[in-house]
Amino acid sequence: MGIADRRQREKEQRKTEIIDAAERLFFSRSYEDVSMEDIAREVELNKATIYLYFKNKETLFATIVLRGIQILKEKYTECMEKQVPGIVKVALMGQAYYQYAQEYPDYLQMIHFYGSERFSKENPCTAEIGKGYGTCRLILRDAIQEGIDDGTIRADLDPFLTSMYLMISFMGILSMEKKWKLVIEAEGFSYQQFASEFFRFITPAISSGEKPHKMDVKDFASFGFFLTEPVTPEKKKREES
Amino acid sequence: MGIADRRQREKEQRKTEIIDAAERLFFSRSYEDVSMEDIAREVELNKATIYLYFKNKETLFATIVLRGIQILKEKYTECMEKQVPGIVKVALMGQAYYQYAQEYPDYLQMIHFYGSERFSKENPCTAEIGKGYGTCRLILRDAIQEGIDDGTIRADLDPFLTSMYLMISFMGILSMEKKWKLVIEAEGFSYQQFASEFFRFITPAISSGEKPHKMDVKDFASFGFFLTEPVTPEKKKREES
DNA sequence: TTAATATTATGACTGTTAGTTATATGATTT
DNA sequence: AAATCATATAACTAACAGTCATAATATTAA
Repeated sequence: MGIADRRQREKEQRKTEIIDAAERLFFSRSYEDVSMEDIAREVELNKATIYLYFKNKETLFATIVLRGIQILKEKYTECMEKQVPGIVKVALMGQAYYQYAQEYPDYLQMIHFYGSERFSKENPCTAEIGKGYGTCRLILRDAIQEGIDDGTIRADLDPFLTSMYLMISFMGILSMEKKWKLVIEAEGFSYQQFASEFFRFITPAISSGEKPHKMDVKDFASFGFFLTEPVTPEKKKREES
Repeated sequence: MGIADRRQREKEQRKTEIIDAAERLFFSRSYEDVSMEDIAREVELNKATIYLYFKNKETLFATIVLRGIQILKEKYTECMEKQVPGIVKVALMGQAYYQYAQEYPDYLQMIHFYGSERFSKENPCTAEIGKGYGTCRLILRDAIQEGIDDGTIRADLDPFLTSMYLMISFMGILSMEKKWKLVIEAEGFSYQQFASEFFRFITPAISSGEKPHKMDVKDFASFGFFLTEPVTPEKKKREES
């Protein structure tokens, strides 16, 4: 079956070429501003050929979104493998979200775009994307459960609900730089401050109040957490005037 | 100027008729699934006539979004006028967001859709929508400042940053029923539980730890806050099995 | 009353794009 | 060398946002 094998490989390769070309374009322009013709031109194929490899534009877009989700999943898994208290894992996952947004802003933008309507729920890719995202949330939930067990996280929280609250907040706050940057900087804060202050804000909602295990953002630093900057002088200065 | 006046009124009325027709359609179908032809048919005018009243489809959509924002602004203003501690105002605003999402799910969906990309930043409506949303956030910020001043809210929080964190969280958590309902119910929770548990989760992040003023979600109830349900038996039951 | 003018409405049009189809090209098998 | 199969393409359709020349209607001026 050497020949069939080779053909299969070639087919996969063609598919990857198309995805790569589409990715380049979707990274630089919006969904509506990239036509199938554009993608065909970029990969040097006829438009109709693309339809041999992808059912439609949506599916092609979703395939790229899936790539992005995969990377996020790996980042979360890494956090989970660390030998640190539960609450630190949670903080590191939040930080991972932030880092992901810095490293892969284009994937993130596509993920958000995909999440917000207009994409058919029937598309099998949609289910897979939902599953990928769900996996990330499950990892976070497990970290929360660990934190409850080791006493670093409030015992009166439900791990599922809390994982939802945090995922949604992380998503909105740590990864929408493009959307909020101007407002934030108009108030004299950098985006990184905006992100790090969020952890100082949210920690009491998660942290167990019990003395023996109670942890603060500053305690996370020794485990690789670096989003701990205090409010800068610039802001303070602005307030005084 | 009686005649010019009447004509002006008639023009406004036509415009409103068009908006109403478009609203009916956008409430029942997605942006892409409503064509200008559809709207024209609904309002019994020619498509070209609509373009005499609205620059393009985007502007017409944005005009409806603005209606929705206006209502939200009124709800927030009402909360601000109550004579209650700052932290309770904040909780009531969160609850207002939840109620708004229940009462006007269609407006909310359109607001979200408008917020997520693809709409030109140059459109004057976009600026106005941003301003309307900004006003809501400023109201929340003032409530936070009041809470800091009256000792019910953590003094180490910046009112601007905190208002951003809360607005974004409210938005994501209290108003995306459509998006999360299935996941939540699959875990045995109702959407209302999901919302009310969020307040129990987030309160320690806001509430001042100081004894004299420290408040709990249960303390909010006497001020008209009703999102205080505990986790239901159904969930507990599920966990036992 | 009627002619000139301004406003509002429309049918027919253009340009663009997602997706389809009938046909062609080229490799693989018989 | 013929038959078969997979891959590629040019030409097409259908739908839709937005435009424009023209028509209908109301207002003003003579």
